[in-house]
Amino acid sequence: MPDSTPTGPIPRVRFAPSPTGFLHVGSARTFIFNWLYARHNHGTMILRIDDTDVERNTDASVQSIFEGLRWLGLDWDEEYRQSERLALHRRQAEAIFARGLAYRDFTPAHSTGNGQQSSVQGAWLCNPGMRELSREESDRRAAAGEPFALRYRVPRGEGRALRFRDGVYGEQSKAADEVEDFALLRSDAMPTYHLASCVDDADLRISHIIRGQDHLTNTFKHLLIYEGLGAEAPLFAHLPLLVAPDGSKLSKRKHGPVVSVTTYRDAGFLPDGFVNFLCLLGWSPKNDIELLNYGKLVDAFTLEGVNRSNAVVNFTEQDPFDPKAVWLNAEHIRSLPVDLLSGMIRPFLVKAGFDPAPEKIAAVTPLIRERIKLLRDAVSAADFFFVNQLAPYDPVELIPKNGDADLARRVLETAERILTTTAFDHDSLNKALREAATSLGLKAGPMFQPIRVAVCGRKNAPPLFETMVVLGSHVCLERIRKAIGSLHQ
RNA sequence: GGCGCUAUCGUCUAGGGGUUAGGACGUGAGAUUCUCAAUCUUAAAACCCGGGUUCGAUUCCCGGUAGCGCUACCA
Repeated sequence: MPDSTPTGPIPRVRFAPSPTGFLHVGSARTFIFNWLYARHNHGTMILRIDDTDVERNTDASVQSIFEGLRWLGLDWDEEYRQSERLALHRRQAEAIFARGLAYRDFTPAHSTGNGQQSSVQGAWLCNPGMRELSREESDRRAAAGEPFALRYRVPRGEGRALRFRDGVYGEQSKAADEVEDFALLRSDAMPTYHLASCVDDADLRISHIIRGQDHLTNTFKHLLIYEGLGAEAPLFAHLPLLVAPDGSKLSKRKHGPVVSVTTYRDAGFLPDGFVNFLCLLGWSPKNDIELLNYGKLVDAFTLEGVNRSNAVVNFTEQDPFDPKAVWLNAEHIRSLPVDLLSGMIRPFLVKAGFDPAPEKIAAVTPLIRERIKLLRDAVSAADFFFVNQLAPYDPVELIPKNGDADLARRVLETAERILTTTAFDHDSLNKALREAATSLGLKAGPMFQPIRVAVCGRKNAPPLFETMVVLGSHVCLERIRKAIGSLHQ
């Protein structure tokens, strides 16, 4: 429910990924929280591709981000490319420089860190000499074509404290003396992340910046940039990070495909299940309700529900998916109408090499819906419905516990006889086969196992009668006769 | 090293000056069923350590420890 008493203008939030790889689960969660915040408060969701790092950006990555977001089914209202806004970034850097809040640093790139430097107990603050360069000398060297980076002149020696109130972490403050003179412009005149991000956020009138906690300490620099811009700072809310079971930050390089959104999609997660899972990592509706669809998430989402400690995504070498994610997905699968679910299962069957008619899938879906946790499980749960030839199985499987081959053969021969004369519907099959069990002196278990294995090629399968009805009498009889044959060998 | 943030079952979390510290996943046991699954019942499982404040701290404060983040002309 939207807040009944909005305290300010309509919120404008943004998701600003840098396209350096596939869409990461952590990024996806950041998008989702922004989206939820926007939708809950009837605000505006903005997608901004932060592609200023030309070295590392790829078009494939941009495509991956769009593809991932499209799969999640989340929309946005405005879209921007940071690379198209370079002129603005440079103009604003100039403005900050003109106000005396930045200076040119002619130190060659990558040379900080060695040699003498100005520091407070080991922390680098600025390159010696550069901050104090006179305007005349600075202009002269720049005019002579000497390359320089533009650095923010962080207020120093004034005992100034930088403060803001984080929407999640509360009051934050840091001494300006502890903040280094960070770069605004690189020596190739390209804006840094800090500059570009703040200039754009100010220009796009972003009201709330909801982003990963790894930016919490960067925020102090950003406050300074807003100040240099003469712009009012937005409200910040930082999100706890998603980490691996060993506590390390989820990374593409270290953890590979398990952190890619497409891995979840390809395994057969429903967008709803995946989103539900991600939301429960670092956020809670605080009412013990965990199964939430998009609508409920939008209603329930508030920044107050966001927690402050990192959340572990519980994956292993053997199993890339957090058991809770899998469980939630199974729950979402079960709550899906059959026609929708069967439409979603189809691509997985096709990919496995089957060519199933939609009606057939629709008939099979109710039989496997409670037996699959991921959509891809449909292949192994229902393959025998779609093959012409059952995969070879051990005839021993046909023999029920405490029985022998002779018993299995008698059961199957009885079944064969009955099936040729019985109407092929659930109730008729149920009645006839149970009567046959009684006359053979058997309980249901030993009676049905040989038939199930003959018809499905395995011991574990959906309920027998429904399965046989979907398979049809012809296929069932053929498979039973084949099973009888295998028992004679 | 400096600065910042964090700390409740294996994991995700609720809670909060006095509670049998709640829920969920997963795990064990049982029930039910034609198998499996689903479902139901049930069990084991946690307040990082130390000091303070207090009649009483898991909760508030301080210190320690640990983890994470930032400390780049990466984002």
